Amino acid sequence: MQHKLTNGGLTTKMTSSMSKKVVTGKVLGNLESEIMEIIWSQRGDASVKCVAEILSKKRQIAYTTVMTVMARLANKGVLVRHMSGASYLYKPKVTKDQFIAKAAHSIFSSAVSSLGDEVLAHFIKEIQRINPKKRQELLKILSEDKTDL
Amino acid sequence: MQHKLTNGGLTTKMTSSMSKKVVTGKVLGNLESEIMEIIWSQRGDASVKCVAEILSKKRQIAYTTVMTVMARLANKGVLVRHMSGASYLYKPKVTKDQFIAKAAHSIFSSAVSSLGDEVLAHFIKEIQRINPKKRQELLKILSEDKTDL
DNA sequence: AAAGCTTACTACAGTAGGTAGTAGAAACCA
DNA sequence: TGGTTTCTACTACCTACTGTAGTAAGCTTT
Repeated sequence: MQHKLTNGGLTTKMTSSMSKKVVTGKVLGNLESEIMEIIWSQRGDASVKCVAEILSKKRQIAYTTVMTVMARLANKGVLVRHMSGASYLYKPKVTKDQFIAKAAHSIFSSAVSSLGDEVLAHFIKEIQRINPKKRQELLKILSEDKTDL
Repeated sequence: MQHKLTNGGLTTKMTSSMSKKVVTGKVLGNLESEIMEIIWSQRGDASVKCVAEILSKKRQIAYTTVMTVMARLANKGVLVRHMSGASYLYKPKVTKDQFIAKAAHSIFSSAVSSLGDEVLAHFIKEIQRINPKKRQELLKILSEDKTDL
């Protein structure tokens, strides 16, 4: 018993443009992350085939699915690819550590811009909650410091 | 050649269930955040009408758009509403501070689960980067501590 | 009862991400 | 050399989320 007229008229809606999520911080989807992990652990270029094979061991997944996602990753600039014979070889644009650094930074800044500075206090609190031992390890990582960004 | 076996001709796709973003942290969309800000600043219940009026001062927006989003916010459990005469009155389920605390926590844990503990080191680094003065204020907030979660 | 306000329902658009089929080109093999 | 296999490019579909808004119908108010 509804309307139906929405069209027929034009209803100019669509004010798109300023939509976009605010605090995302989310950088990759599940499959995307999974694939990145595999590629980072490869140490060297990876082909769709090899990534697909690894994923297949864990679950059923189409070769083309892996290919599509890897292509998207390349479009996003997370992966770089180059022809090698008949197929592409993909490699990470940045190291995992650099990626994480960048992600942490973006999560941080988007959280602040969307939730306000107050969120920083909570972040600090979260860190204080980390157990001493782990915090020790973290400090060690920090002192070795090799990340940029 | 390959595929096709998924089954006769239906291709069972849709493995939904474990999709969901991983590091989201994003909790609300832009309009949703905007509306929550208004309601939190209201100190007291808010009607769709009053929120719509406030939003209208900044940009053109349909009353029903505001209503839909507020209803969604109620469905998500961020707002609670109760009848008042002919219309609903909405109020936040939690205070802004509690909300932020929860958001910070979820951003934190999802970041860790998706990027690994290494991300913590970067979070710490981000915090260390905050200028001393601001950090001072944050510590003050922390000492007053009134959030739960 | 007419007019207006408010809600419930429905719907559409765009983005993101997971999933995968097809066609066709290239490589490989007998 | 022609069939088979491999791999890419393209296209498509689905779900979830979010912004946006029109309509119908129920109440309220006058």
